[in-house]
Amino acid sequence: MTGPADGGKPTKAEARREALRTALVAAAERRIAADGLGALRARDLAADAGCALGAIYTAFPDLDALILAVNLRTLGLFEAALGPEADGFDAAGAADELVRLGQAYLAFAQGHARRWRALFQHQLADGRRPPDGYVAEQARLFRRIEAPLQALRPDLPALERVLLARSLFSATHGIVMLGLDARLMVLPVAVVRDQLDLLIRAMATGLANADGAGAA
Amino acid sequence: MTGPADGGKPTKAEARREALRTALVAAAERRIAADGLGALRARDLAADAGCALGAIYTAFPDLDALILAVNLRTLGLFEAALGPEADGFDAAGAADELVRLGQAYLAFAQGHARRWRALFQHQLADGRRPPDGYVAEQARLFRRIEAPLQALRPDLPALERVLLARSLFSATHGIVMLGLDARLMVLPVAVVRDQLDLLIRAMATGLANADGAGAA
DNA sequence: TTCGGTTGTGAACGATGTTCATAACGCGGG
DNA sequence: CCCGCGTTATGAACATCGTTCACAACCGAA
Repeated sequence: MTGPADGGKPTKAEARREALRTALVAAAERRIAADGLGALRARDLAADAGCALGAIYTAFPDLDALILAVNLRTLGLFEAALGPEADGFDAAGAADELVRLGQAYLAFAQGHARRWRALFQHQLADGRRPPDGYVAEQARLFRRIEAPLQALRPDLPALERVLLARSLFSATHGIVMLGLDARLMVLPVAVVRDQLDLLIRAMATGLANADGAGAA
Repeated sequence: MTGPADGGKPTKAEARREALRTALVAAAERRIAADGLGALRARDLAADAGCALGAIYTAFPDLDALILAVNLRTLGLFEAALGPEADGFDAAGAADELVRLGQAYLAFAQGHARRWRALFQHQLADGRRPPDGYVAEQARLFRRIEAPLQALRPDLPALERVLLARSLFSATHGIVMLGLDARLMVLPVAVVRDQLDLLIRAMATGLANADGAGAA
């Protein structure tokens, strides 16, 4: 298969493939941003990227891998939109930071609606697990939540803090996703923003008040 | 198109079509429960229901309509799983009821994983809006949340209570959905159950504490 | 029984992701 | 400069979808 060292390929061919990869990813991003993930067609991509239909499969094993590459870039875009990681919160500032993160998530979801939707619309084939960079990016994003959470509840063990960060993200994600979902009534963004603010603050105060009180 | 009154069709043909509809819905339910929405094939359905391929389109305009029929039944199944609607909560009982509803949602999602996933995996074509029974069922389910919410915060205007009920559902949905999602790490159900309990209670106490305090 | 309209049938159609025989290419040695 | 061969790109062909439609079977009334 691949040469043991780097063999006879003087990176000339590999450079071409890499260029084709980025061209295809760029084309796929444009298509998804314009018409959504469901409108992605192999033949359109080939035309946009100026390559033959079969050439796609010299750059990616299948379209799923190409979509994963686009989604990875979307995750990176979101991380960049979050700005540099802040630090050192008091309990009140921690709640504010959680709200800020949630609002940033909403803003990103609304500003890049189709790309963001593609993140969850895309189902990876049955046994496959997401590529490494994917879960690494997820972990990086979850850590953004863990920081204010630690300020809010310094008593929590690390494992529970990790789980709670993920659940806070999940709750936020649910509010954003279903708030913008056409299956339910689509809510005005200002309404979703207020709901997010209200519920994230409620969770923050509720969590702070649960400090030790609920322990058996 | 359709006769002005009911014309010459003595419900004989319509009865056949209705029987075919239920047979197709049953077949689709079995397929979805067994292999997931993505494995649904028109030809398989025709074989399972014992009809010709084209006959599907005499009973439903397209497969989307058939899937919507299955999803509507799934929503009904969930409502039945919730049991009769309770009533009359004090503030403490209201939080318990919210937790109970959330846990019921988790249990249903886990017990009917593929059917439940089909509810959200299915994307309705661009301009189409869900059929009437669909939104009616949604409203019925959201009312289950509004009841304890009114006990928790009697001061809230009706509109805000409706919005908050929807957001509470959305947050719960997010925790359940991402807790069972293969894109992230799949969490043990017991963990999701604990997270749900923790965060729903946090939201309940947080909302109760926000009573009038945050008003400008 | 015979005839008119209605309904079921499944081959055919267009679209789609993926593959593969073939052609074009690039490069090192004569 | 040119030839020969391994490598790579090409797009027609393939398998598989949802959906349609010309046609045949059917059914009830005359």
